[in-house]
Amino acid sequence: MKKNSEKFGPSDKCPVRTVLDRLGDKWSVLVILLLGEKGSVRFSHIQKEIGDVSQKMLTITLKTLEADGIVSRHVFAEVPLRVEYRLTERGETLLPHIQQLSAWAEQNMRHILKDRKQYVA
Amino acid sequence: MKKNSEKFGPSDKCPVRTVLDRLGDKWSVLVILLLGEKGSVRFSHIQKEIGDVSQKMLTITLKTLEADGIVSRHVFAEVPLRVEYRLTERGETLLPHIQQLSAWAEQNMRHILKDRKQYVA
DNA sequence: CAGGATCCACATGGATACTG
DNA sequence: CAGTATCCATGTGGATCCTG
Repeated sequence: MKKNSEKFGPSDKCPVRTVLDRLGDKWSVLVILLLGEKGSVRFSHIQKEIGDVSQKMLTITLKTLEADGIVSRHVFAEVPLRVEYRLTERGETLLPHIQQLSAWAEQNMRHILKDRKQYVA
Repeated sequence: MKKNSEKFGPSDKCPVRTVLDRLGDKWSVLVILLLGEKGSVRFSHIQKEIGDVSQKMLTITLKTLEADGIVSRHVFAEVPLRVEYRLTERGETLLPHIQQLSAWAEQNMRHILKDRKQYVA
């Protein structure tokens, strides 16, 4: 049993923070879900599917996920250039958890949005 | 079967975005995990456990979670004032998913941090 | 096509002082 | 104790232009 002071507490070695903070950005979760569903997807296709992500942010998101070993990048030396992304094995182990969270969100969103409107500060 | 354009796509009714974006902030996940573990916890105790969250941000986080019906607020008219927070039923249904994600993070953090360091842009 | 480089707007979040 | 209010620093992310 760990001490509580380690489980939460000042950021340093807290795994929830160091790892999950990354997933808290605007696009990572979407990308992981998309790759989990589509398999190997090229840059432009990801961008079209998501619809409103800028090139810059998609690039950053993919690089960060790649740095964390969650997605892998595959370059095809064609003309025009083609680059595809897919989940790594580590990414595949993360996927079901993201999917469950997504499913929960889908099931509860209507009630939550309703509560959110009725809530008075 | 839904169209893909609805599952991801421009934010409007995407449940992942509207609901999970909130959990993507800096403190919500920590608070949910803490309440899930401790049950009913008072404001100052949450702040001490987390360690480096400001009053302002903890207040905002708790209010947002309350507005979404994930935590409930209970005031005890004592002197000095005591306010306790706990997960609602909805919050309890969310908890296991967060815990699994947290467990995944804990299991993988070492390798991820290692990869992160070795990654060259 | 995939992305690098800038510049810039805004939202998030911290520090501090004050209140019921 | 549990907030509220304000000011301010920074990070995140968008728009635009340019390159291999």
